[in-house]
Amino acid sequence: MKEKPFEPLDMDKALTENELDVLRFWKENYIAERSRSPEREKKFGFTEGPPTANGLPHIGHVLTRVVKDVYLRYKTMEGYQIVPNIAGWDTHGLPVEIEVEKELGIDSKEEILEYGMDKFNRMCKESVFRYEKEWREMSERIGFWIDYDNAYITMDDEYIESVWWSLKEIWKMGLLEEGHKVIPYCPRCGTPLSSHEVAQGWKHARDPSIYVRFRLKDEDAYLLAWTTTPWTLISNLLLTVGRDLDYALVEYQGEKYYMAEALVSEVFEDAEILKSVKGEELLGRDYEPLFPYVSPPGKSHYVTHGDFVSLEDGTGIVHIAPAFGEEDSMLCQEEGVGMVNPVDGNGRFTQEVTDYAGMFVKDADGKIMTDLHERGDLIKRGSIKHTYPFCWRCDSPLLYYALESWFIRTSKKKHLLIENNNEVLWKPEHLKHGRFGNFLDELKDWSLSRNRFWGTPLPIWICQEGHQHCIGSKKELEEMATEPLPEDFELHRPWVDNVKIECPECKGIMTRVEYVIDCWYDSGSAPFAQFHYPFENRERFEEAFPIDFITEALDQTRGWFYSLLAISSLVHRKPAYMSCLTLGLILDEDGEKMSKSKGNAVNPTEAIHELGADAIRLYFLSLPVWRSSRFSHELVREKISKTLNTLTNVVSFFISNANIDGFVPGEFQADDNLDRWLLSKSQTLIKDVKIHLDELEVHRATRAIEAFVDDLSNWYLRRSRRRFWEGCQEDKMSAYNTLYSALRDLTTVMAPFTPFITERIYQSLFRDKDFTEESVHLLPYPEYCGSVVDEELEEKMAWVIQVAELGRNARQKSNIKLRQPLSEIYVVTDDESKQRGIIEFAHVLRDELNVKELEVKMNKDDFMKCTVSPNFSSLGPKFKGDAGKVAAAIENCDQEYILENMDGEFRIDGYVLDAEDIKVEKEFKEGLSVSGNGELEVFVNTNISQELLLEGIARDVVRRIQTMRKDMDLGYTQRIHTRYQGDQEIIEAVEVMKEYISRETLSETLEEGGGEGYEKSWDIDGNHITIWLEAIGDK
RNA sequence: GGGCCCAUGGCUUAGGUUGGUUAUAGCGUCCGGCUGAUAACCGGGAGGUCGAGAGUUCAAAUCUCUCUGGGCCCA
Repeated sequence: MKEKPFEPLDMDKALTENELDVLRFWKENYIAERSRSPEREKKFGFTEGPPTANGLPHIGHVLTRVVKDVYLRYKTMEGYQIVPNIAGWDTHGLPVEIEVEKELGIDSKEEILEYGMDKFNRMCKESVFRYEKEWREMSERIGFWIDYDNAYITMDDEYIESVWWSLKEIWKMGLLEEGHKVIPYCPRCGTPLSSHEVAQGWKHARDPSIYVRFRLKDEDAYLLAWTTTPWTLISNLLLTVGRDLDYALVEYQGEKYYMAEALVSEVFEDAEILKSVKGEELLGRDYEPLFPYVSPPGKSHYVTHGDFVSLEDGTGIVHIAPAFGEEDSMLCQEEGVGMVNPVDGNGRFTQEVTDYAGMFVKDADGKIMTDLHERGDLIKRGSIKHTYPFCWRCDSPLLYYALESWFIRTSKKKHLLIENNNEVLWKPEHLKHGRFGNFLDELKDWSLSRNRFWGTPLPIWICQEGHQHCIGSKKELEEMATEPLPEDFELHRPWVDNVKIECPECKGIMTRVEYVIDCWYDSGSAPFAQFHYPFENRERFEEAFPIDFITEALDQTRGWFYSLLAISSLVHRKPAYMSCLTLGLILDEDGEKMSKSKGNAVNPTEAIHELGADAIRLYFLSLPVWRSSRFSHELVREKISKTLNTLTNVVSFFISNANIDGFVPGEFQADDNLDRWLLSKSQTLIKDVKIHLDELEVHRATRAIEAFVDDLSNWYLRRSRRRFWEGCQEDKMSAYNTLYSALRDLTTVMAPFTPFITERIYQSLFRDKDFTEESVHLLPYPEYCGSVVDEELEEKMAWVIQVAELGRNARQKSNIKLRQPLSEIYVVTDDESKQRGIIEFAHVLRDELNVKELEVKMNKDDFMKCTVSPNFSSLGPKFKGDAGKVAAAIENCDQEYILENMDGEFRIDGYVLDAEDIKVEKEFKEGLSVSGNGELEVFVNTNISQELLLEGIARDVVRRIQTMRKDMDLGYTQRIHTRYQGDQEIIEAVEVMKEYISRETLSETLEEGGGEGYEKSWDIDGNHITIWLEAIGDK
């Protein structure tokens, strides 16, 4: 009946080395590929949020990949086909251009044009995959199974074509149009930024805070205004006040100033208030321009009303420059004041601003302030710390700028986005209506165009008449082009720029607008563009859309999560994804954000190399993933010893014993309650893990697994150990089969979480035995089998475990080591079901607590004794001078007599007494040690008889011999000769317990007297013994 | 200025949606134990104003409000 033995786990090999073996095995046998084929009925839509491969992955990316992988593996095992199950790369955009600029040692658009746009873009294309190898290696090493060979790439012509298609759809709806708007603009990159790009770059900054005066034309007085952007004063056209606010005319150092009354003390230390006026009275009054350089045609430089004027800071008088603020621009439009913008695309003053021409505006602040000061117009100067937006890539301070830009009019479809968002399951939930929902409520138009080179070209052509046409496919472009496309044509600049098309309306020549688009639009198009939809794969797209599940880090809330929803809402009128699991940031071990500059960034490759993928996975998965979490090697190591090592030990225990016994798994009937308990727990585990995973509560699933491993090892196995090498054949087989079955369920349930160690266990234990599949990852996820579950049993066992804990505690209190057998243990509870459970498992508890008997009691009266003593506070008043004598009588009296008679009046030595005169105290009887937890109480009889003492010593001897066997490296079944010499008490114990000791230690002979072989001396509780062991057949 | 999140022993944390006995566990520490799973393991002790204050309630770590500190997002 002996079959192929189980292959032992190589315990000497490091976890990480084993993982490399597993990786090799997967690769050689195409396990990943096979797990995703063939075609299956049930589809699970998933899209990879594309990372950029021109930067190295960091530890946060490891988290993302781990969480994605758990779900993909889980769903695959559940019988779903992941569609499309491919990776993706985000390849366009400013970051790429900046990398290349750095390489070329240039940093302006002019220099790029000089270098050649075609050459520049070719370089971008090459640079995009600079770190692809590192990304793939990291992903592969952590066990992320996704198809990298067929990844979607946002710069591919087919991908771009799909993006174009969607843009045309939006254009046809009239939602893609050109406009002027004050938008955040990066002067270094020479491009406007979208709101979600700006969102990435808010920082604390220090800016000037200055008070500047403007001379009124009709009065010998000044208006005092406040600004943090001195350079915008050049373009000042208006001053605004609040119509209903209170202003004061103050005199300070011989000059008169108007400003908000409430703020006077903030600006001037000692100013005399001459009079108070309402803002109303200042309206319409003209003032002298501060600088002579720019002036629009028509009216300007007068006081007007602004709703936004507040008294929170400044002077209550706000300076207005139309080109540099959204409110400014709108106000000027309302007032009919013309636009002036003396700043060029690089953020430098133009020639007309003679004194500052060519200066970068922020750099000009200093000179402007100095000049104003010299003229006496700068009244006060300081600095202010506030948050200000910076370019998320190049870190330049952004300018607010009135610019021509192409917009997607998302604000017009706001309701649609909100409606679609309502259908999404967000985890954590608060994002839905909190951070993300708020963003949608205040939705702005999507500023789509970028004045850059490396990106998806905006497919809009314009003719001289101003007609527009949007191209939606490569074919359409070919058909409308005035000349055939060249052979090396691709959908990038400058190739696309060179194509002219004929205007459908006026037959004129149309030229493309020179913009590329925001690369967030690229990635937001992934749901359809990854399929080259609608040109190909229509069915594939439809079965995967809306996407069932996406998961990325919190920073994508207004990035990818937004662009996906915006595009799908406009183009498909549906949400792009049905559930969205948002992951927290990974912080260093001190809870600080990791950054390269701080040098606290964890290198993921090193971490995986050192700790192993499974340990890192388990660590990440056991935390609420949406919370920001700390990462350190120490924290991960806990997972290794706590769960992974424990599991390995259990498996290794199983294998070594199963091989000795030639165990062959088979049908079995679990009669033993401990076995039935473990089998029930296994099923409960399967149920819980599935529930938690489906609820996107990964950490709860992980913790259920960890708890199970602990139960399995520290309760089931500890309590069942002996059954594996003694006992009747039937019981032994029940234990083997139970453990085998539990390990099988655990291994498969755990496979998505820790794919490496489970694979290793599967190969040793189950492959070609219970299953024919080559890998655990090709198995179906275990089905929950409710009929095996016995909730009552699980509950009973929970009490039994409690009793065991209390029992150990009680023993410890009396300082009696566990190896010393004791006579009795009593469990007190008045709960009948608890009683039944404990009686059922009495044998387990007797063994665990090393006691001969276990009894269950309704109450603890049996363990209490009452002591009676005189109650002086009652005796005193009653007997006065005799009180002392009465007390003595009580103390000398038989206690039993008093206890029996104290219900009513009774006599002692002629004194009449009642209950009041006696103090009754209860205490535990001697020779007991007790421990309780409110629900259960456990009493241990601590009296040790001579017989028990000898048995205890015998167990000590056995333990010493076992240690020596181990020292000698003897096999489990190796038989030995044992001799011993020592103190009288030990010798006696060994003689009495000879049979027991021989059996436990496989000693063929056990005799007193010196011997040969391995010799060791021991001290057992102060008694000395020397032992010699000799392996039989060794000579 | 507005929004969202977070704060629990020395450290890392569970629980919080549904208020209810003595607040969960691990690490560290001290003590003890176990061992044919063994460079592991088990148990116990000490260690907590559950950030502060107020409120609701018979009862608050949990609900409400205010404040403090931290993080993220927005203007």
